[in-house]
Amino acid sequence: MELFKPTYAQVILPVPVGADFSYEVPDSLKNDIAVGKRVIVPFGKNKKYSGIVKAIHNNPPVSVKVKPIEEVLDEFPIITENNLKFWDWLSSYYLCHIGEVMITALPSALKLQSETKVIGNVNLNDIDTETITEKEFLILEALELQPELSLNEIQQILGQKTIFPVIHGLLRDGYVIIKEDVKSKYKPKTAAFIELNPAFADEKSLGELFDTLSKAPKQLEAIMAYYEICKGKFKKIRKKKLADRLSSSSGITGLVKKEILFETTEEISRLTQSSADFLAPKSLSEPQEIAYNQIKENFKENPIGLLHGVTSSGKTNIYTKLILETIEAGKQALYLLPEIALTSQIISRLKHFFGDKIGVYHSGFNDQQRVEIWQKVITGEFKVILGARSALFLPFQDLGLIVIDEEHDPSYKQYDPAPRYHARDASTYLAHLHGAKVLLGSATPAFETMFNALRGKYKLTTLEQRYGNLPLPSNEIVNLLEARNKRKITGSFSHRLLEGIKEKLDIGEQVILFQNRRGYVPVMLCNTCGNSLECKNCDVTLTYHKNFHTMKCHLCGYTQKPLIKCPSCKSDKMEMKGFGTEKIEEELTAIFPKHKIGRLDWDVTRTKGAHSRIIEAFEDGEIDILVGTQMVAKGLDFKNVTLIGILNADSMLRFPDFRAYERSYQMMAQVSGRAGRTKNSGHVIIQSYDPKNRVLQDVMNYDYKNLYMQEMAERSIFKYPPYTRIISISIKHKFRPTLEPCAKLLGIELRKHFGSRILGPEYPPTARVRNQYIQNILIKLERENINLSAAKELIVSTIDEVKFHSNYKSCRFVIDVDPA
DNA sequence: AGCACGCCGACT
DNA sequence: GTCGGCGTGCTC
Repeated sequence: MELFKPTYAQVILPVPVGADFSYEVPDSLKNDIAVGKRVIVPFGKNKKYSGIVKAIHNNPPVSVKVKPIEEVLDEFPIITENNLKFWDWLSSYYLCHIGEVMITALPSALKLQSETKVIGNVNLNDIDTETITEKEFLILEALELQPELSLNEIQQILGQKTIFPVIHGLLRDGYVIIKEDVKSKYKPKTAAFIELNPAFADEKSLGELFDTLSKAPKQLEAIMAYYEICKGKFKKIRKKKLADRLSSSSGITGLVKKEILFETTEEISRLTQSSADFLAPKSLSEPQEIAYNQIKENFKENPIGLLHGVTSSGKTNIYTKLILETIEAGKQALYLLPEIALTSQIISRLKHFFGDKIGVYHSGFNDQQRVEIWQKVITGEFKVILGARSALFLPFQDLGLIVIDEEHDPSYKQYDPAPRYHARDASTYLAHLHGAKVLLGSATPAFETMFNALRGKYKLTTLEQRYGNLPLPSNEIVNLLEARNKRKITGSFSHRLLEGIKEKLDIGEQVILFQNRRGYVPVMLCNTCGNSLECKNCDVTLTYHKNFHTMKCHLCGYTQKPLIKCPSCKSDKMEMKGFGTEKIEEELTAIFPKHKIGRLDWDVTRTKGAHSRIIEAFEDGEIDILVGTQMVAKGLDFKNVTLIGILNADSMLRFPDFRAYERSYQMMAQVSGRAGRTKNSGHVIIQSYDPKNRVLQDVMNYDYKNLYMQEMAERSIFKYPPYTRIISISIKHKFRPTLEPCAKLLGIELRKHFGSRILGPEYPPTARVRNQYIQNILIKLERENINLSAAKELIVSTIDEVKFHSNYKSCRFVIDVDPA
């Protein structure tokens, strides 16, 4: 049979326009070209891109003039058919161009383009000139003179057009790297450790050592302190711990110089887990076994399962077993985690299990590493991939299982560059392509997931028992109204909470206080006329920040000086109402003057490194009470924390915004779960103004799902489908500049109508972004002399008439209500 | 997205 | 006279 000789190819280019582009396949390349390989093609006036061949065929394209493909880059396809199908689906589901998907999906070393800059990565003298070609040498030589070269410049240096093979050779050998902004989000946390030289590690030589050090009092002091901390067992300890006991650290330095102590720098994890959790058992506990069997049973009926298990119930054990089973069946498995949870701890733990069969993939890796992983996935060498959301794009050969841990985490959703995909949702399609199973796991599932589970779209498995019978944290709710009447209140704290704090501090344990308001005071109210100070741009009250002595809008950032007189009635009885983290911190400092109070919120973590500095200080016990906003609940576990206070709890749940309500709910459940995670005892004190608020009670009892759903039903959420979705939006051409903002505005309008949320790829995630969009649209509409209500009318009237087209240019509006 | 083309006002 | 602002249209 004669080989198929295609004349034309559909090529995907990393550009945010159009769909794919047709190119002619010259005779010389007809044998090499194949779907999934990269090709070099001319695009535009004088640009070249490397694109991916999506299809090859013999049908001459109509009404476009085609240019020829210049080169085929790969010997073998670098992406699979399933990858391409997945890209296609993403671009249609999340309404973006397939080129944008390509940009997100491929590591940049795989998408060379003419603007790409190449940077030298080696000293010319270090290279064995025998092993490289003359052309490679020419480039490296040029890089000695000039820090970076563009691909065009390389073409000139070599005097030839086909330069990619040469660059590839250099990239492979690591002689050059492709320029990109390398920002490592995962700076491993390191610390200096001190250990005694084993040569001195017996009593006798230690005694001799003490004698010889008698003339060096600082050093003697240091070694004595070390001895004390170790209590006779000569182990590795944190240098900081040792230095804290000494008046100066010069003694340590001296001992290290004499090689009596060894100093090492080691990576330590931010996620300090209990040792019981760390030693993943080979066999599952009974409740885990039951859950595991149920999940397997459920998979027979439905490929998507939800594991709803309380904190510390050992969900990871179940994942591990399922993954093991998957790779034993010869398939690949993907384990997704939110970026923040991808710490060296979990990585090393899983590496321990899967050895060199596991690859880790996240945005913190440099390009070379990513390409390496890419290749090991396509060859099937990696059986398990542990990764953040971008790992969905890896070229899996035969995927058997996708695990999505902490399924509720908002970082699974990509917001800014398109495709604005949600890894949880996209994974179900990816799994469908491979015939794989999906397991979502969370202690506090997202509302939509819970909804899907209860309506049977996902199969639900619950795991209510903590591993090793670790008790759930006890909790109590303090009725502030009552406490106030009985005068059992100091500042913002009930006496019960203060007692609890004092108790813990006295035995050297730590406390976290969760107050979901930053600033000093969230509202300034006139006592005479009831007028509150609001932002002139937004519809929110201004928060008073004491350290800057300004009133600040938390939406748009507008600031003004605090007013002494009410702007409307000129009365001077302006009152501050409520409290934020700043005030809590201040009050605590007054109540516990001998203890160190730390604060963790957006305001104090703005400067670089402040976040980790505070966390470290808390970990090391330098801070006794940590006051914070949502940040304190994110991915952190502190061993010594045995009390968590949730302040102002009922107000957290009284949000008009549904999303915010859900988030608060999750926050509280997560924070309280944390209290009992590592120690055998943990306690939560909740301060609430609303004594009859049973929602609070039930959150703390982890009856999350029922109440949650009931609550939603009461709020008429179910009158409208929760999956109402804006799939595609664009507006007639003359409104082009307002396209995106109009879409957002429409989303907001619809939201008002439905009284529930409009989910969707294009829906701006935060109030801040939303506000920005509205600002933009108003400015633009004004400029174009269109009044707002007319614009809304236009938008809404267009909804009906336009249908979804694959050609986005002619597509105007589609609102899809509950696609399932 | 990039980039070219083209139309205007502000400078040597 | 030309430099550079950005509005508009195009890329197989």
